[in-house]
Amino acid sequence: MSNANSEKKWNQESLRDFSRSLPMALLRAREAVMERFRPSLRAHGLTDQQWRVLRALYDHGQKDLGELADMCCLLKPSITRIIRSMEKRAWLTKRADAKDQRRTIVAITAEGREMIAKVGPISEQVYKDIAAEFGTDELDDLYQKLDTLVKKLAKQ
Amino acid sequence: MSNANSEKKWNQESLRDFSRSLPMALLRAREAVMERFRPSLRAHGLTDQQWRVLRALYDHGQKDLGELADMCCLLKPSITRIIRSMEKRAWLTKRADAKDQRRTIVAITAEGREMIAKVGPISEQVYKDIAAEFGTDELDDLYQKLDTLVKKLAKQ
DNA sequence: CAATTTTAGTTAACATATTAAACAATAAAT
DNA sequence: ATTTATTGTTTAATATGTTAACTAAAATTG
Repeated sequence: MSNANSEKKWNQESLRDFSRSLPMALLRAREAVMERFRPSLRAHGLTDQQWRVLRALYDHGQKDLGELADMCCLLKPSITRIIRSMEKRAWLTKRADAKDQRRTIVAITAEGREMIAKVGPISEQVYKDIAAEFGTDELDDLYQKLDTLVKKLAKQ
Repeated sequence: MSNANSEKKWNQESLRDFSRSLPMALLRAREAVMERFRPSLRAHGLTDQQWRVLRALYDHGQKDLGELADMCCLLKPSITRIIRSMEKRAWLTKRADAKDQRRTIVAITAEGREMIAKVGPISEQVYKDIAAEFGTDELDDLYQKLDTLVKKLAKQ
């Protein structure tokens, strides 16, 4: 009934149902979670990616573009533009590394920290709500499984 | 040492480490998984999103744009463009719903099925590799937890 | 039945994703 | 020391993400 007009051609090794696709399951879960976080980000004029960059810099003080891109799951061309727009809004500053002029070092500003101070508490509350709904132990276990998955896949 | 110049302003309720952000954990896991699937998709001229649409149509035969967007985690404006480009490549056809002229119904073509037949077996092999590395039971449990998370968050 | 509201989809404008190519600074190799 | 290769970043081009405004058809309501 859910397969009204399909004529699967390679039945000996059929493709798993789309609903059992691991990338889809991870994407759906992320979307469900982000749905809770986005309103406060948008209300403060932040995109998902800008918030990631801000948080990474908040934790690590300053970083070069390459490391920042890796930490935030952003590609180089994306982070170039994102950093440029965030610099215009004075959330961070850019400078060349004195020891290696190829490298660009980015640092969070006081204004950037202010954004964190405004949005951070709201995000923490959302996080607590999610933990309460899903269960703290379940959540810890999910983190652990996701970490393990990444580590095992990264090795090969 | 990882916090060289941070001056956290609201210490009573500090923001969790970026590394313990649930959205980031889900994003990182998805990226790690997609890294395995992307090469064959790209080798066949498919973007991630086009592959999602193709798989959804393969499973369900035909769907209207709205349902398809929901199933594939795509927004309406995105799916409008994606469907247009896929129609040009003859992987699917578009027509208005006779009973409701607002609705657009999309159906996979023989060419679309051929793409599935080419890429599907490679994806299944990648999936088996991942299951072998991560563990089948662990993977089942991860699916279950992700599903539960989505269901619990969707309710509120 | 006419006016209104709701729904499905598109367009527009800007932000990000992705790949390839260009570029400049550095490191490595004669 | 000059050439060569490598590294970090940016530009360019195209695809998708995101929000808001818009169109047309259907459902609602008075």
